[in-house]
Amino acid sequence: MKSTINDVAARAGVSIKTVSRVINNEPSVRPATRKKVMDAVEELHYQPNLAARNLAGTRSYTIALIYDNPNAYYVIDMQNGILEACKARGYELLIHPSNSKSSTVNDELRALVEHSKVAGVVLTPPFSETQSVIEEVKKLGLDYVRIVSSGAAEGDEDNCIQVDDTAAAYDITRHLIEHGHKRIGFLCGGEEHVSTHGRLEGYKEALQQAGITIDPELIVAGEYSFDSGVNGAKHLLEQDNPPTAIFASNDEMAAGALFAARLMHIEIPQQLSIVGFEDSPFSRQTWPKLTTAHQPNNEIAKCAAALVLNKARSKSAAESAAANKDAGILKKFVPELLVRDSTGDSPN
Amino acid sequence: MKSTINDVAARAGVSIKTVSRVINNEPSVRPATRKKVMDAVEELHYQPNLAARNLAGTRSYTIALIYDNPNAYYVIDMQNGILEACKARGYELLIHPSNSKSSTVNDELRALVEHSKVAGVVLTPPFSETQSVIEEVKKLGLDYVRIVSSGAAEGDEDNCIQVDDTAAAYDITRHLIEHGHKRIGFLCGGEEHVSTHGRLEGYKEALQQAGITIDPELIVAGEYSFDSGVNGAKHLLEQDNPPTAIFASNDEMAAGALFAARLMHIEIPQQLSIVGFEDSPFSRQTWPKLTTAHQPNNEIAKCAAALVLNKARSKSAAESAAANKDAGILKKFVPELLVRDSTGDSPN
DNA sequence: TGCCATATTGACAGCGTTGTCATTTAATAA
DNA sequence: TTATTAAATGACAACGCTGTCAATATGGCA
Repeated sequence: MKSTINDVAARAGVSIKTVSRVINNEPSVRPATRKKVMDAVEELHYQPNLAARNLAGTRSYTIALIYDNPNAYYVIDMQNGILEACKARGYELLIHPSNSKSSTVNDELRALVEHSKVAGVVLTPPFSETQSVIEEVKKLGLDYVRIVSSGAAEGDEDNCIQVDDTAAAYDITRHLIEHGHKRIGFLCGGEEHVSTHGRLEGYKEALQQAGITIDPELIVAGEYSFDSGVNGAKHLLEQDNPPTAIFASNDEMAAGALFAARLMHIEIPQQLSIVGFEDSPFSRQTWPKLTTAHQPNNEIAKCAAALVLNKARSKSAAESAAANKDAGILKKFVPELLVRDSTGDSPN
Repeated sequence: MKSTINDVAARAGVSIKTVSRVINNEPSVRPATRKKVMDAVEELHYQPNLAARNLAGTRSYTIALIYDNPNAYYVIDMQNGILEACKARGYELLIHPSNSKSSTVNDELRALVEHSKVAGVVLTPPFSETQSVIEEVKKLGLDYVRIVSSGAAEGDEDNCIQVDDTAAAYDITRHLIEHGHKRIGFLCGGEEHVSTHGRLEGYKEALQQAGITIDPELIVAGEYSFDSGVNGAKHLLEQDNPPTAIFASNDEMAAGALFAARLMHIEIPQQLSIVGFEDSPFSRQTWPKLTTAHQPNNEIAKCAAALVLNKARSKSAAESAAANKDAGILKKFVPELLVRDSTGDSPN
């Protein structure tokens, strides 16, 4: 039933090494030979055995996705995007949720390499933005791609997929300003995420450019969770001079803000506008539907995976750069404003 | 840095085969020897190489989770639960999202076995309840566990983790009846899920037992999605004699119903009670928070994984049954009623 | 035609385990 | 004791592939 490289070699009348060359796209195989082998592969439905490859080769055929788990939708999008890329190239994906607070990530990373022989990793925030993690990954000689907020790419652009939070946050804030809002509250995400700072930055820029003074009272700490959205919004709305709009750092917090508003019998968007960020499915499942910024997580994941895979299978940096160009991999994304029903004109 | 079985053997002064015996918990090793080996393992931080194990052994050390992807929270819960069990025993998890409509699952299953040498699979609905899939899995000689709605366990109880949807749905309906509701709408989930029928069953039982006639007008088809919740609820609420309560087959549909109610300016729970099912995180993130039935997905996943793992590592059925007993694996779960803010007394 | 350089192919040794089977050791019976 | 048997251990060949390096074609050129 299941055929091995030996079967293919026999059928094609060549040595197993030649078959190996063909399936790995190595040079120095005559076109005629290559064809013979490919035909045999086809006929036998041959698929290289991953365990054997991993064991024999220096490079491995599995990559890992490292993530903390704040948002199920985000994680699923990432997984699916990466899985697609992996499947296309015969790689395997190991998912590795970890806790960013208890910092055993480095040990886990090491175990991943030694134990499972992982070729590369895709790092998502906040790990992708944590210096010690990045260093460990480098030390382990792992190919990696970091999905980061633009600010965190530093001199490591080659290994980053950037999301321009600042630009997107600017657009969102602009949208509110254009609707006459002058007092706009801002609910921060977790401190450890660079995106938090990037989004705040965009918010401030838009305000400044519109000549609106930034009121620190309107900026409240939080951590990308529903509950922190509830609390943050309450805090804002109980002020003497409450904002007419709230910019929540992600959809989950926005849903929390919505919840708080409802508790206080505030009408959305008539009395208060609320915006989120990310366009996660449940921004469409609130009432009213959330105005947000669409972050194409699935696309981002696919690019990230393609990037590591290119690195992993190329010998030189130049070679992988060339492969990237061919594949049309995008390395910078700007989430796009998506106006739905939770925003409207300022009541004042 | 990374140590192999040879290093351990050398250190312990035994042959590699003996080390193998110890790490695989095989019999016929003298306690003293076992200890020597274990110490060496400890000291060298030895971890068996998975690729080698998979290649050499008849049994493999990776299991797969097969799922369709309706609900991100559900999937993540499953993954994490299984991952925990896997980690504890040195197994690896391969996630495999698939599409239940396009029925290539069987081919994918076969590929999984041949290509990656998967030892066992955890099947979630609807795959776990699809006859052809189950047969293929059996034919492939795979160890498997099916997470199913009680009705679907048939004569295969040994390989099933059952969720008693009927009992839970009964409780939920009872709760509504106790609040004076007599006209209770029911939003069905997808036809292909056995849970849909189980939940409907429980609803009917409770009604009948309370002497309330079942009105087919109040039962509407759907498919476990937000949108179908919106549409189903609209359909119910636009009737001449609309229900005073709606039982949605899952939280997502309940959120949809909430959305529809809001559109129609209906107050929850004053004018209408709404219940969901599953207790997914966002049943806590709606306003008002949803009354629902708590389904311990993470726990269920852990049990499921423990079950396959026991099967995979045991030679005989008896042996694995014994292991199960030891581990205290639960094989039947009844989701528990969780009363929150979306239900109240009937307005009539 | 003959020779050299280069392109193509193959033989063979691992990779780190487990499985099989032979060997040694301990335990029991005589 | 010694013979007999069972338990404990080890030697060695797989597993299916890749890497290394040697062997063989092939083509170009004198």
